[in-house]
Amino acid sequence: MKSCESSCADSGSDSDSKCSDKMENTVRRRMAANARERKRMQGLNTAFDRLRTVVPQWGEDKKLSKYETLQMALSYIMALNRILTDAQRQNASQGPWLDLHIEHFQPENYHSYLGQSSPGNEEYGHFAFPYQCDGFQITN
DNA sequence: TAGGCCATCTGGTCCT
DNA sequence: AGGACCAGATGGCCTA
Repeated sequence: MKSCESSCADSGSDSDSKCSDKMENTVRRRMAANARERKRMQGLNTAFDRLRTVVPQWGEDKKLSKYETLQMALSYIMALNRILTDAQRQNASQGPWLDLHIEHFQPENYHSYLGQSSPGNEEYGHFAFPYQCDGFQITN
């Protein structure tokens, strides 16, 4: 925009219509870029909303911020990974202690795992979700 | 009213 | 050249 204005001012031989066409084109491209950026951010927000649906929430009404969503997703993945690791270790040594089915990890079911301690590991719940908040509560 | 969060605009950079 | 991505700036809205 600014460059166009200055170039138009500099080039005395340029006709006004040529300059206005140039500026018009610049404005049109800027508006198109803005629209693309809006659409891109909307896609990003849609992805955040989908992530929120599969991540533990603070409460019923409290919506996680983007930052909180990412932190919670990280903690949640680590917790699930810990569950799988413990299960594999147990299965190898003593046989299955946790019968894993994929449906257990649906959003309506995973809360029960979050409060579950692995055998002989009292601080499991704290380890699983290092990203804590006063408002956070595990729903049953 | 201050602070947090968010949407939008904008210019720069990289890639195709 | 044009699109995608990114980060900074800005202003609006909401809450403690």
